[in-house]
Amino acid sequence: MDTLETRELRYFVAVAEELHFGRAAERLGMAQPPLSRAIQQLERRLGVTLLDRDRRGVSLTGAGEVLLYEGRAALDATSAAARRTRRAGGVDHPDRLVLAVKAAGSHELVQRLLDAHAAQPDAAELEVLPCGICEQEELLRDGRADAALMHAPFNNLAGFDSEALMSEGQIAVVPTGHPLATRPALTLAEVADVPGLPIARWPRDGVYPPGPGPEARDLTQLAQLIALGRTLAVVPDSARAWLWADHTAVPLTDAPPVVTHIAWPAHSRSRALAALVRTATQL
Amino acid sequence: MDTLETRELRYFVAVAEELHFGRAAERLGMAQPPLSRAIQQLERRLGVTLLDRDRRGVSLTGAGEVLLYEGRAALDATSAAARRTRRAGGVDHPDRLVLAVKAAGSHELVQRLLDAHAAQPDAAELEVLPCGICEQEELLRDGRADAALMHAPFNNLAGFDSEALMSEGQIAVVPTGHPLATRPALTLAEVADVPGLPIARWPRDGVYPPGPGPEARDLTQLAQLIALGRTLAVVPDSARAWLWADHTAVPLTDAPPVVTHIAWPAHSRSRALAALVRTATQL
DNA sequence: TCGGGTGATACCGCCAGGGTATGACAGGGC
DNA sequence: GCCCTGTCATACCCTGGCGGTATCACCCGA
Repeated sequence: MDTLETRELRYFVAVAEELHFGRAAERLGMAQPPLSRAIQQLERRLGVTLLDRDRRGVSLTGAGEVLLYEGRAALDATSAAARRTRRAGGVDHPDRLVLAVKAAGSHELVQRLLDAHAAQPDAAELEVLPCGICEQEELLRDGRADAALMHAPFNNLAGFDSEALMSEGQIAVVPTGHPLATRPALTLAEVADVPGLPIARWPRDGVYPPGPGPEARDLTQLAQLIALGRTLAVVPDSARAWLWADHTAVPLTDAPPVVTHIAWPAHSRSRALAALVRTATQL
Repeated sequence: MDTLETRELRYFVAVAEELHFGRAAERLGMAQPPLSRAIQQLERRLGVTLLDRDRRGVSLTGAGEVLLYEGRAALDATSAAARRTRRAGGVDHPDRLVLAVKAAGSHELVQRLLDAHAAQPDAAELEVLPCGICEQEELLRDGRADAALMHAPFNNLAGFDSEALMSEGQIAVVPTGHPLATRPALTLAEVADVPGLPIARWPRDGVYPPGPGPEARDLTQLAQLIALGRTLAVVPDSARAWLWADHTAVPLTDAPPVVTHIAWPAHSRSRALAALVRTATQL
């Protein structure tokens, strides 16, 4: 049983994502024929059909979907190996940690963590890597970050080690001037089906959940959509920090609490990371 | 930043494990010079020294240890991708699950799980893969198994999704005829330092914990050591099933409970696996 | 019917990766 | 001190695999 080469996985993932040999080849910086041949060889070696080439396009078979998912994980693990090795032996301080923090997250908790960490006598250098709404998991998996602040249940903690740091309620952010903005408190049921004000959606595990609300890629988009009176958002209490003048926050009485965790790759054996986690849990 | 090739990782892991270029080359089925060159190229590309070649042997640098650990994880992920893809598209039934079960585990729970699973109307084919004392984690990681029964705190559940299935106390297994065998119950403190009867040790995460007791690789070795009066063992209550006539079980009043989990690779999206887990949790 | 677009095939050239032979160097036995 | 042994590095060659170009086969829509 011969093992898959990284190159083959890269090629297949590109084709599976593009569903088009020409575009995939372009993305890979190569010509289309060798790419076609490489995929055929891969299918032969695995003894499995990965792609259905009907007329009018390419589509994934069941096995192809499995390989897309597992192959991405393997490629992430491979680049994590390279990155972490480089960092471990780099000229810069080997005790250097990268903490991925959602740019929209609570500034206050991060500040307290940074201060407490810096106060440690033998603190490792700590770099903060701001990231998008649900990007932390990818950063941890492919080694660009050593730890991340995640927010259950929005982030998926499966596959990582983690410790809970704090818990908070949620609020509804509605356009100032909307009738709901005058209410002292709301329930999830009350904000679920407001005519003309559907709940905004943002990516979870890379895809947007279904629903009528508009899609927001980052916080600025979301804030603008709210200010324009197009949507309302359900967000953690600490999000009050970034509210605009055109936003009004209304507490939700029955929303599930949002738990902020510090998460890191499972089985990590770094002493510097262990120290950071200890500091975080003692905040 | 060019990506590492599977081949390079295989080569490095072989050298790092053997700490000897010649033996590693033999294991890889190749000659030593190209292996030396490949490792040099790898070090150049990473910009990091991985191995210290002093006279009289090769040793790992810090970066080398990181790459050994991360590289193994990446290789596991790669072979898992190949295995799961083959299985997903294989000629055999695609809805086929492999469950890793410690050969020394409770037969009764496994039997109940198998029966309940078989009773499901659309049950996937379920293969039981017996394995050694702490082998489940490796089997899950490299794709040879889809799920495993694990026993916290003996197995490390980090990096997997899991659900607890049952909890049980622990017993001390002592040679029949030993003074302790007459006691109705014992505490951990009482069995910790019995003169002439040290507690047996078995591998955890691949290495034996330190201690005076003899090392046991599998259950038969352990059972024999106890029967010979050379050691005592602290094991879950369900281990009564495999006791010999020369063994006596004594309940431990203060041992931490052993929790049996069903565990599976994080983020798995297989419907067949989800059904198995549901069945297991409803036992 | 023809042109555009897709993936597959044919064929070629190059170089990366592997093999063999040998070197450099340290340690141990006598 | 000498030589032998064991180890990894270097030098050199050669082959096969990978990628490139040109082209085909096929399906569509105009």
